[in-house]
Amino acid sequence: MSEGRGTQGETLLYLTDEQLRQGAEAMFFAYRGFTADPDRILNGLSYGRAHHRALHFIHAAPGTTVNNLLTILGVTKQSLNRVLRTLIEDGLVDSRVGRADKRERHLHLTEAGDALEQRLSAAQRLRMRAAYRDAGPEAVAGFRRVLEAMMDPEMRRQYQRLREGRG
Amino acid sequence: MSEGRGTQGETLLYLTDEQLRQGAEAMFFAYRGFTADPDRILNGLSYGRAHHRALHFIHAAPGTTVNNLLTILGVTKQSLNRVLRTLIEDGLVDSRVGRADKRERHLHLTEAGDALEQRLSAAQRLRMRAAYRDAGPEAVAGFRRVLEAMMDPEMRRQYQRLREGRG
DNA sequence: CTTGGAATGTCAACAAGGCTGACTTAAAAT
DNA sequence: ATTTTAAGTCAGCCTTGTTGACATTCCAAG
Repeated sequence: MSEGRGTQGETLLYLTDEQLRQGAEAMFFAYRGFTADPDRILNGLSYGRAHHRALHFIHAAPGTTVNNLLTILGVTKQSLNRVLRTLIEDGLVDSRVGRADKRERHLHLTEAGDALEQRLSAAQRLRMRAAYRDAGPEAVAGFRRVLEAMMDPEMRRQYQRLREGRG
Repeated sequence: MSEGRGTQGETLLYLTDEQLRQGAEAMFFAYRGFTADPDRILNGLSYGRAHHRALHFIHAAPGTTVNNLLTILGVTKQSLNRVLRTLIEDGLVDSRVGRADKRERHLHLTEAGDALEQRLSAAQRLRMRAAYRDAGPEAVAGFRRVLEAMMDPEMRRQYQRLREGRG
């Protein structure tokens, strides 16, 4: 380690290619941990990560339309439909025809769907809570700030819209 | 919102289920951004994200064995082999029989492989650098701390081993 | 020297979850 | 009345993950 103590060397050290590569690796390894616990639960049932994501965002935005969910998840309607269909057939999600616009379907979790969503997110939160506790509030604030800055602008809007809907 | 100003209410606010759910969403949206730029490049070529990951870690740990790469990537040898084979056939990766142990294959990037790796990681770093700059050094430190805490212990060891190999 | 185990590679089959393209239905908007 | 939009469906394809079975090569231990 022979970094200069000069004005720029100090402030921009965190922007070197090496640091950025390490950040990328951290994202990769951390995301694996992030999904590991719910994945284990889903393995037993006949569901996958895509089902978890659908359940999560229907929980986060109850009554959301299919189109809205599509843009949040960033997949095609065919891809989402395959997942959604099984969730509806299995009685985890309720699809209600819109009152104002009858073309739309509004999605809600059933009691069973809510139960599974709780189970999955509880497993995920357990790890995140431990990580947050280990790192401390300051680190968590930074974590959130960097993640938000890393999103595509459109996704950042979606993310903020979801936050607003809850407080 | 009626959080108490008391000792616990203040310090543990960042550990509420709502905060953790938002953190999960931030991870989801940010990871999409994180992979978006290299994915766009790979789309043109006949490669996928798995090829990028292989190139990245062979770059990070030149001469690594197939087995080592397997545990880093966390996939089966069959899955990795399919990716690795095309990279070797296309002359991006060089597979050398081990000198000490001739069963092992040591993996290196060729000049062409290094060029593609550079191109992919440059695209990824561009976004990360912007995010790091926007968020600032303090936030980046927190970001890294939370990500590391979120990894599975075995992955954290892999991650730290890679860091040590560089400084 | 033979044999067991480890590292690698390969073949086959399968599943999840993305994708495109084409097409239908119903309802809203023009 | 026509066009556009939301949703759903069918068919087919790709990537990337999985198991299981099996061959090869080679080190190491008996």
